[in-house]
Amino acid sequence: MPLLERNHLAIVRAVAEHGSLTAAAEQLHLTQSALSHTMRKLEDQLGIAIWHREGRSLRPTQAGEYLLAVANRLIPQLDHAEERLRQFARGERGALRIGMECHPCYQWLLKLASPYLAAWPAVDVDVKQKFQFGGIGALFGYEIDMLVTPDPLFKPGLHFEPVFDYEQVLVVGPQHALRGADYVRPEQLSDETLITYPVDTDRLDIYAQFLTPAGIAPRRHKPIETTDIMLQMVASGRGVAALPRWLVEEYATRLDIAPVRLGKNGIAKQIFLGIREADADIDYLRAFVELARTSREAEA
Amino acid sequence: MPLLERNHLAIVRAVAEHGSLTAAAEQLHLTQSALSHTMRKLEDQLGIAIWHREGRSLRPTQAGEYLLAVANRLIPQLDHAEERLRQFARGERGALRIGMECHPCYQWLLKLASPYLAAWPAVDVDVKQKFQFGGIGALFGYEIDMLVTPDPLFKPGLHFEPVFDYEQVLVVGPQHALRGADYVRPEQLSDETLITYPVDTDRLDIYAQFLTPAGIAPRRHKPIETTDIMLQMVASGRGVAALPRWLVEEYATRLDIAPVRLGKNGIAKQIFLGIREADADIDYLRAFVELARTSREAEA
DNA sequence: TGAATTCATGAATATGGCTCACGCACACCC
DNA sequence: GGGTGTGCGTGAGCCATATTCATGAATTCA
Repeated sequence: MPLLERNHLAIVRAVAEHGSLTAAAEQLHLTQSALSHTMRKLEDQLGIAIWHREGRSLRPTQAGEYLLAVANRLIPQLDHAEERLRQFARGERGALRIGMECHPCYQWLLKLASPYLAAWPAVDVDVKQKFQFGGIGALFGYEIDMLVTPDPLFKPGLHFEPVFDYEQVLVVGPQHALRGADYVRPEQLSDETLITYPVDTDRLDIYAQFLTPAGIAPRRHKPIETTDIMLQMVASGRGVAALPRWLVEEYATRLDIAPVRLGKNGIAKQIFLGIREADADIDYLRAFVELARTSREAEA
Repeated sequence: MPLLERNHLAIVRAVAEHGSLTAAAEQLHLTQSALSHTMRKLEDQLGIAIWHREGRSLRPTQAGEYLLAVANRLIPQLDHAEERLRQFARGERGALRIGMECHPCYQWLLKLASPYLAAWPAVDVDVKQKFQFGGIGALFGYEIDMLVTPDPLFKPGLHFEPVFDYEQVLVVGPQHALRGADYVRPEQLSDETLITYPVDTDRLDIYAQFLTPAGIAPRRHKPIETTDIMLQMVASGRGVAALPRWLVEEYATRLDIAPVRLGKNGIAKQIFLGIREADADIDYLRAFVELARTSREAEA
């Protein structure tokens, strides 16, 4: 006979969030007394304390911490399932929750978003970019339904497909010495200011595949959040950056910037789309993959 | 206000399993009427049918299939959480659910099991070998707490650690021509009967790393489940097999078998232990990794 | 066609969740 | 130090609702 119910999880979660039974009760549209009763009953039935009662404050015990972790994992899934069923009922097709693991991925997605939204008006697209356990974890944990990543994983349970090829290039401003060069060697960046997105350097291709193997570091490293600002910095001669060639070419009509190949052979990259195999026959999901694939072939 | 409750999931699951409300009711210790009411109420509130009612049989609708998938994913996790809390209460430390992705992994685990069980009498060890979504999926999906695999995955959310190095060798029987040879070349197996565990050939190292690259196939391929029988077959001259060297040497005291290196350089393998990063501070889990690591160092 | 099985339905029932009212413990503050 | 505010615990009682009971309708099978 099951005794751990959804409300228990919800209470634990709400208390952890608000710090008190009273505040949690308000969020759940119940009285403080109700929560007190249900928690005590659960503790009695399990035979273990979920909360340390010290004075008038509640702190989770070890068991409470565990229960909280379970709640934080399962409640969102229940919520999503419910929402999805309601959408089914309304004739809507559901939500496509896309996870992003890299900035170029995001730029690429924007190009696909509008044709997709037009073709599937009943599908809500949602984009997430931060994952506690990484993109793969989010996919397995049903936080997202599709992962856009440069770093695929061919394993049972998941299906990855390449959808976009591009070249990662250096971007330089109007008066830069390297402008027009055939390509750039790592040493030539040792006196530069390098502008990148604010992520670990080992996740940046220009480091992992270009600078680090050569044992070179730029003179300065400046993290910038947004692509627009990054490129305006480059255009005004404050530094150089590394971005996909197609992206640079798009911006080149508005800003005075130019691409330069990284190394003699350039840095070739691919973007992959990953989905759960269990979802492989959901039509609107499949359609997205299909759209991505055909747009790739159109480029080639 | 949440409306999707545990009992709904349990009912959907039980009906799918037993095929009828009546049978499901028995399993859940409820009446058929209770289930009928609950399901109808849920359908009313969601505004969508979960079941096709055809005559006196129930078949899940599309929404029903979806709900069933959710139930099959979440109910086991709730059950496990409950069980884990009860163990907490009893002063037991919980369960260590280990997943295996390869046969040598299993053999290796057996050597560690008894010292671990002795050191942690309060921890139940459970071993699983089949996963719907692969070992990684099982780890992310909280079906298991630790994965033993030759195929690690260094990603956020997971932590892998090498715990065992071994050499994969060919095993031959008493009168075999290759016995005592320095090493064997792929061509020399083209006339042999090769005995392996019953898994895909591309998951077998002797194929993936030895025969297939050379374009060679053995004359016959015979799948056998258990190591004991496999080696008795080898000892009686019915074929050859590929196994870890240490395993062959252990059996060699009882059976007349001998190892032969595969290729000039041999096939080197590693076994890894993977856990969720979120679990990294659970002491009895950590202890297992520690035990595995020290036993590795003892060998070296 | 009748017997057996299965699900649906409405009314009755009872289990258990929730609220109310109150008491207690602690913190803060004049 | 004694108010005062705030938060949790507890018991009683109410009431919602999950469950059962009794029954009917539909289907399958002999």
